[in-house]
Amino acid sequence: MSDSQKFPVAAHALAYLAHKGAFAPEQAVSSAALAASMPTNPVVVRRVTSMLGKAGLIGARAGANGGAWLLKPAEDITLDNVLRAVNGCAHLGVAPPGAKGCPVGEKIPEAVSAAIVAADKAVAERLGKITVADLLKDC
Amino acid sequence: MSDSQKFPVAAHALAYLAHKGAFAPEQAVSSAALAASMPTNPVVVRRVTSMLGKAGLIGARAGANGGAWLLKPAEDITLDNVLRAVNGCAHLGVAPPGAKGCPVGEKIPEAVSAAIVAADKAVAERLGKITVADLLKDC
DNA sequence: GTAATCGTATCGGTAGCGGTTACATATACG
DNA sequence: CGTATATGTAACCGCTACCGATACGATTAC
Repeated sequence: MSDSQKFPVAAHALAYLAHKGAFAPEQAVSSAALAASMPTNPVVVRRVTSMLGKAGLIGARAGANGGAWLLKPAEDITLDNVLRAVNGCAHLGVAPPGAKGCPVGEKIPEAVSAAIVAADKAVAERLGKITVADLLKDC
Repeated sequence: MSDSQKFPVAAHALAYLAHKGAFAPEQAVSSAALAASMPTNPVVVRRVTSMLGKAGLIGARAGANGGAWLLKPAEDITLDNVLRAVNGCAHLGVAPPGAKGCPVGEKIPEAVSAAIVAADKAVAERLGKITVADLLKDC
């Protein structure tokens, strides 16, 4: 796995949808409009919104006046959900397997893995306290 | 930036040094021995131990019977120090700059950045509660 | 002096990402 | 019905970073 801008793009897109009041198909915002607000490419936005759609966070419709809209109030979308939706995590690496036959060499990787899992969990818990609505507070 | 195995390699190496009782030049462990315990390449290990050395966590000496040793008790080395030493972080991405002229498009990136910083901080705090000694507990 | 070891440079192969173009599908509107 | 608009996805390119390996000078023990 590699670094990615998916999470910030996703968070920005959701906040933008909330700001535009896009809560139904009639108020859908196009990927071109979302992309212009980053700014980035519309396809990059659609790659992310597609994942957010599969996670049940947004709806989308093709065709004229189509685009994406939020399926839940902004206060009900926490950023840990967003992170999971775009396959993100703390990306601290994967513990090496450890040498065979060495009891210590086999135990250490488990402990290192546990530490990485703990870090991932800490991220999820922290982001769970931030909602999309919070991103718009100072506007 | 990209994903990296530096953090798990560093944590494993430090735990292995602690287990081997390497606390002085006389008990130095070679990069070849550390690499064999992962397993990985000695050069990969030296790239990491070099960073740990610059961070003041370990000492190293060239020459016959050379290698690396811990400069502090294992209980005093927390994993957030290790993560910082190898240039790691939560790697959630960088907030896009936002569109010019749009007051909201300019505020959202700040909020997204703040969320990413909060997540990084959560990782550091969680890893700050885990020491190298903890990695050896069940051995 | 010899052997061992570190630190670093360099190269090759791999992988993922962002940006772009392209295209089939779907939808609104006249 | 036909046209314009927009999504979703695939394909391709250039870029970056990583890991592994080889190599080499510098350092150190014996």
